[in-house]
Amino acid sequence: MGRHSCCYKQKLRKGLWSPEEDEKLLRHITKYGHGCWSSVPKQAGLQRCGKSCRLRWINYLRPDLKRGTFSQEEENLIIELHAVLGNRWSQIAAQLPGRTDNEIKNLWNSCLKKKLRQRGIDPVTHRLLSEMENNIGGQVDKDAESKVSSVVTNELNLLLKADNSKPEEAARTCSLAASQGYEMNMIRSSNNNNNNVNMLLDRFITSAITNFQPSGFVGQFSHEQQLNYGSSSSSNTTSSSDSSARLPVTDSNPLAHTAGKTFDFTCNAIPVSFTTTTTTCKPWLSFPNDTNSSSINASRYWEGSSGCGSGSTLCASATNNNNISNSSGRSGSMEMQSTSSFLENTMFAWGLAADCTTSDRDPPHVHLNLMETQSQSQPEDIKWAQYLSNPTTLMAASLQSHQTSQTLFNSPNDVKPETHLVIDTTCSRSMMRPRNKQQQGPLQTSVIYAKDIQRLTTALGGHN
DNA sequence: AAAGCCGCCAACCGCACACGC
DNA sequence: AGCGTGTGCGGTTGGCGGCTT
Repeated sequence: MGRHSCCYKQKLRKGLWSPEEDEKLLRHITKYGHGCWSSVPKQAGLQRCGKSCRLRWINYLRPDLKRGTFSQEEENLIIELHAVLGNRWSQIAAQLPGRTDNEIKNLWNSCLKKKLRQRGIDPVTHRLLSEMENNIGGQVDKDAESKVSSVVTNELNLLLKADNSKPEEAARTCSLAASQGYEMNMIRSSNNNNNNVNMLLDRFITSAITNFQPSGFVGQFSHEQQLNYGSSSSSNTTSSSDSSARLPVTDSNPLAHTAGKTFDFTCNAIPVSFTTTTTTCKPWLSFPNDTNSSSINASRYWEGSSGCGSGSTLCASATNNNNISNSSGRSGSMEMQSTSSFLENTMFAWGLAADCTTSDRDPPHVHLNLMETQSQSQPEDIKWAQYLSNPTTLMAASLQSHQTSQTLFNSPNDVKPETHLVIDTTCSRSMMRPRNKQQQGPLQTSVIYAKDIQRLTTALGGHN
């Protein structure tokens, strides 16, 4: 509903606020708090609607607001954050204490966009304008296969470089990645408030989906591809933070051609080798000096979904001996391959190998459930390990899926609440758009939607 | 000095979503 | 399930003030 019901009433003031009105509102909220905004104007003696009062408070009267012009550091941060977050002003504002989303939005529209254009940077994609011109209507890369390896490695290393404790650094890293032509584009907020890492993680996920396209990939998708985020509605999880990501399973999976590749990177100074295979379709992580592959004590929750609607979900859970218990009667099998003492120590396990058999009428998708078991008490370095192993596994989930030959869709019914982002392959480069939303321009490759974040944040119980 | 133009920014508008009934 | 209400968000508008002609 667009307009608050009280706005239909007569005699409500609009336009600029007078000092007297400000005083009334400030005094009321200071004394009683705002509570229900719709009742604020009446209680405060204002001829305004609650919505207007709320806006005035948030954007002007709030005591913690920082006034004055933006510093150069703030401007730089906004630019960097915009490269990562797009027009998610509230998310950007959250990284700038004392600044409101409205303020930042105005600054962006009136000043920063112009500055970027003057520097030859497209304010939407944050890429060089000259580079974008070259890419219009073109193929992504003629030598995609060789490019993939370095891209993945670079991406992972960028993730590792980002300092979790410094939003600016994380933003810089993302910005750097964006400037190198990587797509990004999702932020996840979860219970641990580890937003920067989540942001990077999601950026990586999206990057994996959208960038690692073999040459000639454009146009191969004949079906809607979806990348869904959301919390699982499964009742058999005991986790406090249960986020999930569903990656598209398709024979034209953009990552399929990377099968057989090995990606090397380091995780907390531990060399990690990420290998994909074509024969078993079981992506997995391997660690040097793995001495304890059989005893994994951390509680795990693995879930695969056949995605056939009506909430029929193939769920599998694993205990320390990696036994699988299938919680549904549907056909399908899951197999775990998580062989690392490192993972054990992190109390957080990622990894997936799934083999869902389906019929044409019953298309599967991989439903990778990511579970955090002891987020409250983990030291920072261990948390890092969680997140760093996460993107690899997510990518692995996507990689392993390429073997499925059927045309695949996600069921809109099996996981709720959920966030849908549709990878639109009709453009020269992939981009993401929300369902039921007007499509953005064809060059807008870093489009982000706060609604998705909002839903996701809610779904994950975030605090933003 | 006056008119026109332009940029900034506060506020409004419309939409989506959560929630309660 | 459907509806009404409340909240939050991003896009857009319009008034004001400064600058230019």
